[in-house]
Amino acid sequence: MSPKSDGAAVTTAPETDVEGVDNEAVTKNLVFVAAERLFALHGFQNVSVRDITAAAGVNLASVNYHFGSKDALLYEIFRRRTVELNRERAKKLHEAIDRHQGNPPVREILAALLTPPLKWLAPDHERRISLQFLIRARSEGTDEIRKVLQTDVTHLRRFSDALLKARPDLPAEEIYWRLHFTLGMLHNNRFAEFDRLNVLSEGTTSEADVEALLGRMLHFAEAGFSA
Amino acid sequence: MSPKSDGAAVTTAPETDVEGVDNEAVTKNLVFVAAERLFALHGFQNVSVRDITAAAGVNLASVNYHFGSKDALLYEIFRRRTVELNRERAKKLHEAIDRHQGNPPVREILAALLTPPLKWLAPDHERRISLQFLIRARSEGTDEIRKVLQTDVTHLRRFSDALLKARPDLPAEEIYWRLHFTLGMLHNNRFAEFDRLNVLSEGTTSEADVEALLGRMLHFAEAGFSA
DNA sequence: GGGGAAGTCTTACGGCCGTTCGAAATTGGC
DNA sequence: GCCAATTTCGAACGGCCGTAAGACTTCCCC
Repeated sequence: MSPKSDGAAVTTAPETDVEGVDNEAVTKNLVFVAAERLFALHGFQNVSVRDITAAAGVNLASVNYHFGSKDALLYEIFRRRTVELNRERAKKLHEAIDRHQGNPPVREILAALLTPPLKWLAPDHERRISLQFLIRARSEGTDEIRKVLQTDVTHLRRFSDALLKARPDLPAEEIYWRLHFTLGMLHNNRFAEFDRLNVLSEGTTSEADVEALLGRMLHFAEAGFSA
Repeated sequence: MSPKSDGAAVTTAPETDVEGVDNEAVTKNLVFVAAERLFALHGFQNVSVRDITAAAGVNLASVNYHFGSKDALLYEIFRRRTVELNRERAKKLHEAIDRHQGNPPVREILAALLTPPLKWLAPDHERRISLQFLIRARSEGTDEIRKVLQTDVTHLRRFSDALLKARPDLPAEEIYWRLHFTLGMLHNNRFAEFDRLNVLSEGTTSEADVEALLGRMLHFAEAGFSA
């Protein structure tokens, strides 16, 4: 019937698809986007399939038809966004490697790791909600997601290898721990934590300026690595 | 009949004794401990009241009789452990303040913040599971818990005030951000993240040595603050 | 030892959940 | 314009959930 509840310009005409191509997967895409947003805002367990399909304006059965199950939907969002984010990171890392004859300094390695997710965090960025989703999925996801996070460290190894080469004077163990600390700083960038920080600082802090935030994080982490 | 003997007035009376005294609240305690463990290991939403009462070896109705509801049970665990942890932190902070005539250095302030939770993290520590619970409750808790975390920053303000005094040369905004980063490092100490770190480092890292971990974290964070 | 409060037990209610099924509608190829 | 495949739809099923009601047991005080 009337899928979208937007109530604006509902032409009874052929109703051409939004993008102009690939109209077959329009429903699947609506589900994907709505689910990502709701999962990011309220968590996986607190969002029902009915919530998702209602927000997407599609039929209840769409999730199981297009994705198989609610778990599989979560996993597909997680996979796509993870690949997307890690691709940006790897690209930046290789650029830094090329720029420095195979041995970039610590700051550039950390910048390759942190810049993509922080760019996503910008208030008007298309992937802002995706980053919140990924942070949540890391701790609230299914067993399968947790297994992938623990097992597949190939992406992270690129960065630990680069750091080991940049700081051959440090014990490898120390490098791994400091990378762990840096990732902790990153994963703490949730909406709720920003709210708390804003209350504490009485509004003087602003996470909207992601450039400044990136600079602060890089400064802090680089100092930690240089110690 | 009216089990809602709310803990506003009679809190923290009996706790440690499990068998010694003819304690009326032995069942309540069994539920408390079992729930804390299961929540910490599997998350709030993934643990049912039936799971809790089965693990505790008590009747299904015990949760609602002694705590009012499942949400209230979570909240009571959260409150007690938070108070416990923050009391230890505040004690250490005041000791540092007394030791340094009201103006302790950054490292001692951070030590007061990080030492108690890291002590809890020791493999044989009684509160090991409590710390995992608190980390989880921070992001997976109920709306009420999240509201408390965002609103009640009085505990955290003690530390930000001390840091502001220790580094008057830094803009206040910078202090708040660096405190935020440090807390991110701390909250990343979940079992799952340790597993991932161990895979990445091929077993060379060990979170069992909490003294070493505390040293590493303090070193890293202090360097970040000194930058 | 009787009475009443406190605690424990069994049982079940109402509700929301993820998933499925068969029918209806739409689409694409010829 | 017809057929077959794909997609959407309404409806419902079985299940687990949190919670409550009411009967039963324990224990302490008078």
